[in-house]
Amino acid sequence: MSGQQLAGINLMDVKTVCLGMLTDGEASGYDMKKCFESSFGHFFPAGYGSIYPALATLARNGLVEFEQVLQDGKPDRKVYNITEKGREALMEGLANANPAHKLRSEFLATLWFAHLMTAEQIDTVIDNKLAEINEFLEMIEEFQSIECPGTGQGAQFVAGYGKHMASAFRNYIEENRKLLTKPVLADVKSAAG
Amino acid sequence: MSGQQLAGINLMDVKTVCLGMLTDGEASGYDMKKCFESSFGHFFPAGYGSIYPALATLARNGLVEFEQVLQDGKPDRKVYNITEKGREALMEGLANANPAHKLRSEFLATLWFAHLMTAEQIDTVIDNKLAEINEFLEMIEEFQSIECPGTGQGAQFVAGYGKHMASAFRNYIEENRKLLTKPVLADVKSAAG
DNA sequence: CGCAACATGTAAGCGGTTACATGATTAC
DNA sequence: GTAATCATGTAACCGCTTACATGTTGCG
Repeated sequence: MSGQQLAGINLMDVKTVCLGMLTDGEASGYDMKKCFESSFGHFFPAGYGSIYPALATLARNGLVEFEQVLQDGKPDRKVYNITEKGREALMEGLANANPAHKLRSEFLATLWFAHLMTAEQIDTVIDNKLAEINEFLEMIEEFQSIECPGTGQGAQFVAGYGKHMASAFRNYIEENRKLLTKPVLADVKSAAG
Repeated sequence: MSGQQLAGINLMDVKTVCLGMLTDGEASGYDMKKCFESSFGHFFPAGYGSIYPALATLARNGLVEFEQVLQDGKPDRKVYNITEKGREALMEGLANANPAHKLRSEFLATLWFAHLMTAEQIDTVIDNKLAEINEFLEMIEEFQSIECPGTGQGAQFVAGYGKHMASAFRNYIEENRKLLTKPVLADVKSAAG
């Protein structure tokens, strides 16, 4: 039970990711949100409601510092920088030897019960998901992590993961969707009877 | 804003999944937990702390009925059955044309920052994840959804998904892990200088 | 004229996780 | 004896989501 070593950071949560982003240089919460949207969000989503409170906590605990930057025409920015204490906390976060990789799929849960759905419903659900996947693949093709601290090896590895897995997902769906709408023997019999 | 049509069920949450499981016959919360553990949990995890409250809510709202079954030696069971109202609610849950499919990966978030880690740390994280994947693949091979309402087409589709994607995951990691531990040019230079 | 982009935050709510609480029987 | 299986539940907590709140500049 060593617990909360440095200000409550001991795993990969939104706070830790924000710290990590700051190792590449200063940024505002708004900047980080864009980064979550473009690259990070595909495997680790976060909205303003997570990011701003995370930054506030990090600042309270001295893991980041910020300066208020006044802009003409645009709203003020709070530009954050990571501190030495923050770097240490980040290292603790990265030290977890068993980081989770969790899927929560209402999509698969729905299709598990495909036998309770109409063929039209199933087709719609699948077509929509395929469209999503294709959109994602197009996007990942366009900007390979521009405007993010993402030129490193890790970013490449993760982007490659996204591409590889999305393709595998698409292939699986396309090759196996007929399983779901194919009438079962019992139905054929009762239709004939 | 049609909202909460039948007692608050309009998407694929734990409640809806429990309803779905009951279409295959009566079951207790304990039974359902086993089902979540064996098959469902890989893409839609749930523990007792989710399941029992879910069943209580479903019962309060008349979507399921139960009878207390006294057993000798063993604790009492509450055996649940779905009601007509429950079937309707389930259909509403299944009617969502855009069910989510969400990944939250601390694993990928960690590796994004691989350049801040030692080669040993990276290797450990990856080896552990590979072991997990292999365990999963062995398990999915052994029991293709025994002891679950899972003989249907949907269950087969989902099990196939698990196998296909886990293999793709493993392949990607094995073929690309060297990207992460390979020294970058700058490091080589500074080591030489 | 309206909408998107810029920019930061709060508050309420919701759903899931974890820990706690209980207790008999069976298998090692 | 001690751990696992059977079996159900509550309560606290934690973290993320969503909605709300505010206000300017610039573009179409």
